[in-house]
Amino acid sequence: MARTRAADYDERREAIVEKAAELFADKGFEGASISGLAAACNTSKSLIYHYYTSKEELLYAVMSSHIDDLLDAVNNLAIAQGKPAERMSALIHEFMSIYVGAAARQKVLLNDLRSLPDDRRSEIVLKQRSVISAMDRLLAGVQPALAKDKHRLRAATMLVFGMINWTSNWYRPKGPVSPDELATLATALILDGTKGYKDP
Amino acid sequence: MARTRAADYDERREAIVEKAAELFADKGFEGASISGLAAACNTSKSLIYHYYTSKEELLYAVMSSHIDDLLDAVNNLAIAQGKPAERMSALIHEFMSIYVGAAARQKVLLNDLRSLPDDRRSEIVLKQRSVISAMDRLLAGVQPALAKDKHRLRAATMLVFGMINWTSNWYRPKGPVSPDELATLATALILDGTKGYKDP
DNA sequence: CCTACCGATCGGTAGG
DNA sequence: CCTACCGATCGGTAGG
Repeated sequence: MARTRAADYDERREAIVEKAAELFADKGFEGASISGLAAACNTSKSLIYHYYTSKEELLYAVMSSHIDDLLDAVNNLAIAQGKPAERMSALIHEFMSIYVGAAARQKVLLNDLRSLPDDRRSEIVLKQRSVISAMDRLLAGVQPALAKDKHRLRAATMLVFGMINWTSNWYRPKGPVSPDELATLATALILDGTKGYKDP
Repeated sequence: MARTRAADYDERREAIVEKAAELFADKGFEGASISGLAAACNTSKSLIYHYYTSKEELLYAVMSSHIDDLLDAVNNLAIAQGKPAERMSALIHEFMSIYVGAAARQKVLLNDLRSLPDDRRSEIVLKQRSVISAMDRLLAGVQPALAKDKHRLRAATMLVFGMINWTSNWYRPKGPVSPDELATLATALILDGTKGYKDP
């Protein structure tokens, strides 16, 4: 009979990927080493390779669960009720909440996509496009004039993602502005900022 | 008499740093190699080290001239006339123009600061803070209600930088939206988005 | 004795 | 789950 899997297999696997997320976020994927990860986990390189077949596979694990969380948020929103402005507010607040709860993974997702192997990367990119499309539709609902020019709409969507994605680089949730306050500020910028939109 | 410096010394030095900017932007500082840079320049590693003492010094050269360009833009604005809204519009357009004209350097500045040695990094960070402070003051002029809460003001400033900095990750100047159109769209978001601001 | 550059190789460390 | 290693490539420097 085959040996049983260690009782704490899943916990260990999760602990490794979480530490990897922190190291990758801190030093970048290329700047971080498996040796360093092993040391941070108080274990050996071989143990890491027992749980993940390659450094890239670890990177994929860091990103995969996180993009799924973001995708869940937009899918839940798709079936929810409410006015466009309220739905936009809800999504921005939800995104900020996810970003704060998984700051390292969010940073890795934004910075190290190029280090994924092609097939893994295109899988993640596909999911990112779903998230972007959802924001497109939401923004079109908030400001119908924007919906008439899909290139401008997409540009506005990316400016919105810029606001919230860039927070990974400066925002500290324990600082003077709470995540909810920041989300409220960003929502106001988006809603009031698009309100005055006229066809160019 | 000492031999004269090669007539094309400055051109060569500039060509190397420009190629380095492209490689660093593409692969990240840690992911790029001096060997690869030498190959891209059709020359030897030794030639690279003749012009720059270390890989980090090259990174500094990439960032230094670029942050100086950004700083010049805000300093020129400081002595310029005009209403707050017009000054904001002018700065956003000027930033977008600089970003587009030095896309690789801009990307490197945003992504690879952590790889600079401490003293070089703090020099760059100091200049970045000047740029951020200028945006703080500009935003306070546009919406005086924001100026009363410096933490919210700073958060709003960083959201604005998020919009324009994030463009490095998606914007293609040869696409359907011109740099000026994008700057106009971003300016409208900022000006209208802050117009409705009330004390919380 | 300077600057400009080459081919070859250094000591260390990466992922595996 | 560890120690002991590998082929390769890293940033940087030697002699000429």
